[in-house]
Amino acid sequence: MPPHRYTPALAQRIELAWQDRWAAEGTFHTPNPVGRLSAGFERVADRPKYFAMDMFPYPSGAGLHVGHPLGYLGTDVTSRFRRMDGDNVLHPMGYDAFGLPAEQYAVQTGQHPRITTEANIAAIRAQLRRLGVDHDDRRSFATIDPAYYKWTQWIFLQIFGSWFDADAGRARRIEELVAELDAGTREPGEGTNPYDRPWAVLGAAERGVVVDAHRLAYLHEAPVNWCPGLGTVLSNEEVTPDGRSERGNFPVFRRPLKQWMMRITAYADRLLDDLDRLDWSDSLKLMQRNWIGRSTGARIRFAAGAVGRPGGAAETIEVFTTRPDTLFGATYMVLAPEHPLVEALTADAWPEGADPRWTGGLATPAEAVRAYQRQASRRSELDRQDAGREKTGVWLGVTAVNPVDGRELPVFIADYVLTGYGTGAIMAVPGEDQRDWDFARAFGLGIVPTVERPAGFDDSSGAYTGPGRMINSSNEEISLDGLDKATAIATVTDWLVRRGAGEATTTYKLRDWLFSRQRYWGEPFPIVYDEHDRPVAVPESLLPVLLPEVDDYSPKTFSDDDADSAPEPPLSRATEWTTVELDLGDGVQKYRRETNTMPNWAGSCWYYLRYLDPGDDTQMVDPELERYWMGPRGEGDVGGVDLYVGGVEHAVLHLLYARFWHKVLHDLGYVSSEEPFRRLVNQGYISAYAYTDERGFYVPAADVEEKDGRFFYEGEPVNREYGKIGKSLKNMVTPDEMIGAYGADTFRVYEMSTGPLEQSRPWETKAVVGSQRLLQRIWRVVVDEQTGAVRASDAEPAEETLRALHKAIDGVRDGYATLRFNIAIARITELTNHLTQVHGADTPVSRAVAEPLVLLVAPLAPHLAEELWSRLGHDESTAWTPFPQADERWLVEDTVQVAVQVNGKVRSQVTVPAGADAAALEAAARADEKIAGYLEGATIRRVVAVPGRLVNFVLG
RNA sequence: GCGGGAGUGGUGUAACGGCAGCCACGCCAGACUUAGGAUCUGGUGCCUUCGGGCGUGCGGGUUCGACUCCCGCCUCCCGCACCA
Repeated sequence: MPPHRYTPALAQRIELAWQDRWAAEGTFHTPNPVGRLSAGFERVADRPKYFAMDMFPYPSGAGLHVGHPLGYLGTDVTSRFRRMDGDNVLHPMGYDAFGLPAEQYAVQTGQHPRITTEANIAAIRAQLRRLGVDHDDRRSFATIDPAYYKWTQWIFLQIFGSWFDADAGRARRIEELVAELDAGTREPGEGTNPYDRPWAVLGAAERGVVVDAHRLAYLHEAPVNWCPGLGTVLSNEEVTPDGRSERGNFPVFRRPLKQWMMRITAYADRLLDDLDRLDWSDSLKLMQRNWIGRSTGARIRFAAGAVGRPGGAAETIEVFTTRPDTLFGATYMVLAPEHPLVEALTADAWPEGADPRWTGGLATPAEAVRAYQRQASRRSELDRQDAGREKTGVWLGVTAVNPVDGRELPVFIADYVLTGYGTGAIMAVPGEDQRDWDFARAFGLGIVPTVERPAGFDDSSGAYTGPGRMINSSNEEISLDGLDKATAIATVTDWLVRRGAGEATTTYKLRDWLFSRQRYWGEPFPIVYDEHDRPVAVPESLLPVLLPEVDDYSPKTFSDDDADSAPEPPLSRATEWTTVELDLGDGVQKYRRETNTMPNWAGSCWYYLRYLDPGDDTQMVDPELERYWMGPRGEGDVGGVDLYVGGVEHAVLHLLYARFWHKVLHDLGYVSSEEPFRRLVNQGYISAYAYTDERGFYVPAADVEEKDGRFFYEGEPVNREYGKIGKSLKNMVTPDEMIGAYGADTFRVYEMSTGPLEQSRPWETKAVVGSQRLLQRIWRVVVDEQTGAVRASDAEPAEETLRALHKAIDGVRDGYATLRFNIAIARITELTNHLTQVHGADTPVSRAVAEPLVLLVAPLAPHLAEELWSRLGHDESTAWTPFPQADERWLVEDTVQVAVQVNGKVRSQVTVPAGADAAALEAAARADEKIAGYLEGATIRRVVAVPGRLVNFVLG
């Protein structure tokens, strides 16, 4: 072994030394334009800014595997490249540390969550440092730091202290609402005034209730997702489609509870519309669009209940439909089983001769309704799916009246109508809706077609949902017959408005965000309750409201399926803390603290802003810093982080919540940007093979041998499966192991070489050696393996070598710029292989080529590059050395080889001058012996000659 | 069911509508070695009668020319899923 070979041991020595030096010299300290972190800004003042960021890690106890750093390395390579290429780059890293897993881990280990969490953070920080990432460590923080969550609480107070002005389409301060209400220029918004009297005559306490109902953060008693197994309520986004908790997979039940909500629905339109202005993948935008779920249609009111219910008062059923044009085809109505009108509408007795299918076989409507409601509430979401699309329901014993033709429509409850969407009630049009058709079929209800069917359509086979002219749709006042869908919708909606029976409207699938959790390990709310139990903001001067120490921070959990249990926040046990005496302007009073805590999404909603100066204890973020790092880049630009990399699993959780908070902060004037993340990239996942033996047990993947496409462990055949990496799958490979075996640079190059950043890929330890060989060859270009001396010569490089160099520069730049690091590595490899081949052991590579090569590889293998750069005699870090520019002169060849095709098949190659025109190309091609053979005696129908590309003879 | 994405050598992948398979792993051969799981060099899509033929999931289309664009299928992955 030559004494100065680039071995793993040498790589590690080099890496540790450079990591120390970077830390000591503050190489990656990014200067702000103003404030405490502005030292050295003159150096970068004329540079454009570039803010690159990862979704910060959650410091769980499980440790990192080789899949975790992929995204971090992607932003690292990018930030290093952009810095070398002349940007002022901000690349920070922090830790998202409140939340369920940390709390559960702490409960398991019997340690306070702060202790385990901080230990985990230290471990991850050390691992990241060992990978050589260029984070500015002065800007790091964790969401559990009081100096951080002080501002999380402060933002909550801003949200609590504002309301959404629907006319202006933005949030405004609550004081402005009160002023307008007092001035009489505004009345309370819809659904905010329970008193049936105008604002002017309301008492102080009543006014308080009305104001609170406007707030963007508000207390609300409503059915929420209660998870007894976790002992906490959850947001819609945290519940899986089959009705279980995303964390822990426990059953979740709908239960009315009074909880904090955030009025994210007020922002539905902006969250939806502004997606068009973001540089995100289409699939991710689509996920958000689907989650917000905007649909336009009409609300229509049906009088109901008087018929078949002697002496009963009429009620009004309001439905939402996207197809008001089909109103004439409504033949019955359905309420969700939990609809508030169900009780009032239920008839005392079945009318004479009631269809037994409609009554559930029970003696009275009340019995049937109660039985069906019980059945519906018992059934979890999963059961509902298992039951397939078979429609069930019972009749209430009453009818409603179709406003358009006076026809009586029987009113049912059925679980295919959901409480949470639209108004929780529908008009059923079996002719044009498949679900209604299914129900009508099962219950023997009529079908009235209102859209003209194509010839041969069979109404007994299903609903018709295609296009067509309206039919069967007229009364004395209007006729939709013959109209197309859009015109019919406009016509009937207009008529409904004039009759006061409905109006055009928009609904969303998005629900308000359930914001409280019955957990210890989270941000306390900066809220206290007064003697009337009204929530009051804790004054800014008293922030942060510190999370108190308690003896028992474990949540009160229940048996998984104990749906009737009630949440009990751990903080309620901190009895000394829960009551507090404060002077909030009217003398010292006793207050009761809010004992819920915030969900773990709170801290990640705004952390990108805190990176700009985490040490600022006077404000959330300096507006000038926000403008510099996040501000719009011109008219119409949304601003935001320039590159945000993270997993796709946050498509509708973190990314929606953060956008919402950002828009509120924008409306209130705290940030100039309209969106937090201008460009978002979802990195792929790294998967691995796992192997099971005959009994189905996992065997160590590292010891499995392949023979002729089959796999063996200790001589016995095993099965291969492909998927996650994990300890229990016995296929865990850690970055530490790889760094120990090859060094961080090799690990970095390997991870980046296996595909574009967005691409998922398998891990293959045996392929890592290829990246090591590349780095060894680059090392040999600069360093003599026998003597350790620098080999580079001062000779002029050969023309051919210059062409190879500049072609590589061009390709490497493209690869870095487009996050296709595999391309950059392929071009670097080509250049290196070229140099290795042209220059044997005795002819050193020219410095004019070796130096750019070192700089090309610097973003990928920064330690190696620093070492070689320094040995080449440079004092400055590669990080602050300009990235090589390709010289056009060396990108164009003097002569080019072009393919010559005959009838589209390549038959020969000719070499022509680079500038040769079509005629010259054709002449050269005809002169070629092989081609001449093909052309002889043939009729040439056409000749296509593309300069620099090819010639194609089309023979007839 | 609806929506989105993807199908290229044994493997990961690459190709402004213009020579399919760059680069790497693996494999084969060789060099240097006491040795090789180190390093270096060469070869490696398939078939072949060595002329060539066939090849980018399948079938059509547009084009002088299609991995690339269009239409219809198939398969896989992801998201949503009784959303009125």
